[in-house]
Amino acid sequence: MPRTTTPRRSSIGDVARLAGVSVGTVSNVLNRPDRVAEATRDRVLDAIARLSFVPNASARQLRAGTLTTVGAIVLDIRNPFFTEAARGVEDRLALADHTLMLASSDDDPEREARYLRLFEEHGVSGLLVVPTGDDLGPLLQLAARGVHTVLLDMPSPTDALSSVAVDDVAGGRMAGEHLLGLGHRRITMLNGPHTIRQCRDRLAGLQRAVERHGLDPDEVVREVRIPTLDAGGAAAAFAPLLAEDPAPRAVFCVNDLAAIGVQREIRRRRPELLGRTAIVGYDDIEIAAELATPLTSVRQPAHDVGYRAADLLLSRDADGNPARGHVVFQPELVVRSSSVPA
Amino acid sequence: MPRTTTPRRSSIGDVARLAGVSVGTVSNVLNRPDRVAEATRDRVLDAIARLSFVPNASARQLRAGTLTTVGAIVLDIRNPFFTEAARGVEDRLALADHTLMLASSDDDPEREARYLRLFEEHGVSGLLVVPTGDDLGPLLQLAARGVHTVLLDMPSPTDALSSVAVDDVAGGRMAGEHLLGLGHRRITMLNGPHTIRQCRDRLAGLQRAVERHGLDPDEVVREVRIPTLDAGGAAAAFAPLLAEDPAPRAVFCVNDLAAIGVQREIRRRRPELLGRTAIVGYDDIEIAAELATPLTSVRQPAHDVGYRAADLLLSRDADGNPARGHVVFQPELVVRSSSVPA
DNA sequence: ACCCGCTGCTGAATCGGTTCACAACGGTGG
DNA sequence: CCACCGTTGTGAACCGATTCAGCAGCGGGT
Repeated sequence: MPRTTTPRRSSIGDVARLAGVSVGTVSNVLNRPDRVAEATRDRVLDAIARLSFVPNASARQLRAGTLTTVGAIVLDIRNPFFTEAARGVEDRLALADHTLMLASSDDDPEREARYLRLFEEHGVSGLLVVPTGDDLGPLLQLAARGVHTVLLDMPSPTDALSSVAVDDVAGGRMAGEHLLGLGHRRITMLNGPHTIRQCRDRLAGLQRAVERHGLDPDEVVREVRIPTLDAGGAAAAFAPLLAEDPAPRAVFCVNDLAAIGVQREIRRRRPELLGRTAIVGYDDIEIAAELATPLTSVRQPAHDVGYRAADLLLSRDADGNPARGHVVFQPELVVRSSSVPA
Repeated sequence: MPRTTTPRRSSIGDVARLAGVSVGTVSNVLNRPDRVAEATRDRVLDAIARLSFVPNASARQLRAGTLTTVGAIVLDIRNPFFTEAARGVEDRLALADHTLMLASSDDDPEREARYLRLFEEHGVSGLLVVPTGDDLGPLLQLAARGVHTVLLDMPSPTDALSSVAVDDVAGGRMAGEHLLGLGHRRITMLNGPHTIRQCRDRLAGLQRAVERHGLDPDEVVREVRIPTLDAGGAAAAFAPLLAEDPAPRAVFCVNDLAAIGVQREIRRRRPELLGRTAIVGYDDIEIAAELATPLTSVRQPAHDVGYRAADLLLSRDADGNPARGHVVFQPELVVRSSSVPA
C-alpha cells in the first residue's frame, strides 16, 4: 500500500498546459527559441523549470530521426590503448556537442553482436568498432543499412567502411629490427590469438624484418600463443619456456601488459636471467618507463587514433554524405633498458 | 545528383506487409512468440530476415517505457580502478541481459551534468555515478524524478540514493599506521582536490592514525595538493619538494598513478634518494608490483564495487520497488618494498 | 441447431515529441 | 480603406513500436 508509485515524467503537454500555450510552441522554445516572443518564451521556460521537465529522447528521435550520440565498441576496456583512444574520441565529439557511449566486447563476438544491435536499435548517429574477428559481414550489413561505421585500429579491406588504424606490420618490423640489431638470432614472440589481426600483423612484421636481414624466419622466430592479452596469461604461457634450456633470450610481446607478465615471471622463477633477457613490448603504456626494468616498446598514437576516427565519423562531404576514408598512423619504437644486447 | 539517399530502415509495417499479416502479429512474434501459430511465425521471421529488420528502440521505449540499459559515469576512464569497476558492472548486468553505457566526466561537473541529462533523456533503467563533487543536488533531483541511482565509490549521505563505496578513512589510516610503524614522523601526503571526497577521507584517515599514535597531525602530516590525479601532475607537484632540505622521506600518494609520478621524479632529480624515501600508493593497480620499486599500496576491491553496485541497481524489493542500500567495502594494505623504514 | 470457449489474428489507440500548413494580428504603403 | 507582409502561435499529422478489445472460425457438449 505504501507502494510509492513512480511520479510520471512530465511531458511537453504538461509544460504547455502550465504555460498556457500549445505544445508546438513549447517545442519551438526548445529548438528554435528565436521564433518565439520573449514574454512567451519566459513563461514556457518558467513552466519547464517548475516541472523540472526533461524531454524524452525516444520521442524526439522517433519523430526527428536525429541523435547526437556515437557508440564505440572496444575489445577490452581495461587496455590502456583503448581507453586512451576513447578519450581521443570523446575529445573530438565534445567539439561537436556529441556524446560517446562506450562498450567493451571482451573479444567475444557474441557480446560484440549484442552491442552492435543495441546501438543500431538506438539509432546512434555513428559507430566506432574494434572488430573481434575477421568477419566483417555483420558490420558491412550494418553499413548497408545506413549506419555510418568506422573501424578502429583495423585497416578496412573495403570502401564501404572507413577506418583508422596503426601500421602493425611496421611496428612488428621495428621491434624485429631492433632485436636483430642487438645481435639476437633467436626471437620468441609471445603472441595473442590469430583471430586478432593485430597479432598476425605484428608477427608478420617481425618475420619480414628477419627476412630483410637475410635470415630464415622459421629458424629465428618462435611464436608462442597466449589466450588472453594480459599479464597473467602471458606469465602462465611464458613459465614453461623458462624451464627450457636454453631459455629465451629475446622476447617480443604483443603488448605491454604481456611484457609485464613476462618480467614478473622471470623475476619469480629465474631472477638470474633478469638483466640478460631482451624484452620488447607494444603500446608504450604510461607506466612502461617506470617498470623495474623500463620497457622498450612500440608506441602507438592512441589518442590520435580515437580523435581522427571521431573526426571521420562527424565529417560530411559536400553532398552531405558521410565522408569515407582510410587513415593509417605509423608507430614509433621507444628504446629503454629492457632490450639488452645478445 | 548521385546523392545516395540513405535506405530507410524497414519498419514493423514493412515486415507485416511482406508477411501478409498485421503489425500486431509481427509485434507478437517479437515479444510473445508462443501466441502465434508456427506457420505464421515462420512467415514473419522469414520476412524479418529478408528485410534485415531491426526494431526501433526509440519507438519501443516510447510506448512500452522499459529499457534494459544502464548508464554509468565515472571520473576518468583511464583510471584502472574505474575500468575494473566498470567490468564488475558489466559482468553483473550481463547476467540479467542488461547492457552498460559508459561515460567519463573527466571530473568536470559540467560534463557530468551533460551525461546525466543524456542518460535521463534516454530513459535508462538505472544510473551509476561517481560524483565529481559534493553537490548531490542534481542527483537527488534525478532520483526524485524516478531515476534509480547508485553512487559509486561514495557513501551516500541520504537514503534517497543507494551507494557502494570503499572505506577511504580506513585506507588512509592503514597507510598512516604502516608509515608510523616504520618510524616515520614526517609524512607528506600528495593529495588531490578536496572537492573529491576520497581525497579528504584518505587524509582524514592518515591524520587519525597519527592521533592514535599520540602525535599531533599538524606536526606530522604535510599535505600537498595536485590538480590532476595522474603521474604527470604528481611529478610536477613533487618536484619543488625535492629541492627542499630535508626532502620528504615518507610520501603517501592519493593513488598509484601519483605514486608512479613521484618515483619518476625522484629517479630523475635526486636518484640518491631512491631507496631512502618511503612511498605508499592507493588502488594497487595491476602493475604496482612490477614497478622499478614495487609499490606498497592500499588495495580496493574495484571489481566487487562495480558488481555490487549493478546488483543493487537490478534488485527490487518484495513490492517491486527498487531496493535501497549502502554497501561499504574494506580496503587492504599490500606491503611491498617501496615503503622503507625511516 | 445452438452456445461456449479457445486459438489466432486484426485494427486502432497510444506513447511524447517535431514539423508544417495555416490562422490571427498589428503595422505599412499606396 | 484595402491589400499585403512579417511575426507569433495553433493544431493536427506523423514517427514506429506495444497493447488490448474484439472478431472470425472451429470443435465439442447438450
